[in-house]
Amino acid sequence: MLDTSSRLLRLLALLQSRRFWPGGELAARLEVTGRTVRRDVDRLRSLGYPVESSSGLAGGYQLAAGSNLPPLLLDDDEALAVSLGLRLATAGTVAGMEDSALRALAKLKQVMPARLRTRVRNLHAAVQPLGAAGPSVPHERLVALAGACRGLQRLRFGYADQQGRASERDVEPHALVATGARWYLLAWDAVRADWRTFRIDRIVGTPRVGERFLPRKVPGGDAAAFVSRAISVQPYAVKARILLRAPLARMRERIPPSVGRLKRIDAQTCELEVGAQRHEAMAYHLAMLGVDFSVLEPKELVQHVRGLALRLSAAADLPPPATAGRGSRGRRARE
DNA sequence: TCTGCGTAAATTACGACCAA
DNA sequence: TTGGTCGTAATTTACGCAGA
Repeated sequence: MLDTSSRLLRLLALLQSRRFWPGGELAARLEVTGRTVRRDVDRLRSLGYPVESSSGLAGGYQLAAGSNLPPLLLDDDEALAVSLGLRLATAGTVAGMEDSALRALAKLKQVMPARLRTRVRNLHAAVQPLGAAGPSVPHERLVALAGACRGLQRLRFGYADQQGRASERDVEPHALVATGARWYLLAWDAVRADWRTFRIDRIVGTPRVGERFLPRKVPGGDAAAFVSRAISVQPYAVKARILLRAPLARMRERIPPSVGRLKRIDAQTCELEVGAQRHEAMAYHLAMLGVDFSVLEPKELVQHVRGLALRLSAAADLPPPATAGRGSRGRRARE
């Protein structure tokens, strides 16, 4: 069994890791009785930690917001993750966070153990952000959405879809997913009774937090995979399945999750599920992949790929234009 | 049949007390 | 310091009943 001090720190870490804990669950995690948990909660309160409790069927404990941020307890992996996240935030992916991220990163490095400093240094050397590729998102909005996801609290907000049509949404937020260029919110839409993926930069105004909800299981169990599919295939008029004659790892380097979903078939082939607005555009992009492929569906795409192949073949057989002057010939010779 | 109200049961936190 | 027991308080849920 842990000694009292260690158990208090462990209890504090548990309360920080999740918003709400039933007393019995805390007792099981700490391997003590509920009575001891209550004593430890009292100790935390006497030390100034605002631990709130509630009775009844849904009773339990939660760490409330105090006047100051309490000491956070991070294990090695969590400290690395925070460090990397702050490093990326300094690149301006989230609007208005650059200076704050730099200050926080400096504080974190100051208290970091030596063994972690080396790992962080290596990690930062390997990750060189180029800056925000997509629209920036106000960090206050990200913090509010993440808090609602963690606290299992409903959200209401205005939303503008791809065509700019405005609507009012009432959702049960599940997870935030970043694709590198954009942030997305995966949530259960209470009005439409279905899962929806929202681009966070399209949320209008400040989301309003509502009552708590019981968590649902994401289809497939993986929020990131669900969002990947939602943004890479579903929004497009043309959806296709392509058999790529190349190893999955090689294709993953070329096709990010926000572009298409890849699935391993065997060591030398994989399947791509992808979307586009027009068949012509998809045929062009498939040709640019630089690997052999077969269109599994739809049939219309097969016709467009065949047409593109004929045009490229004909172009290769055409004689070069006769209008090239001496100057251009000279430049070509030097190249 | 639906809605609102009152009541009982179940569940959980809390405090006091005692023993190891 | 910890675990166990007991009584109390608070809250939610289930159920029955009356009225529209």
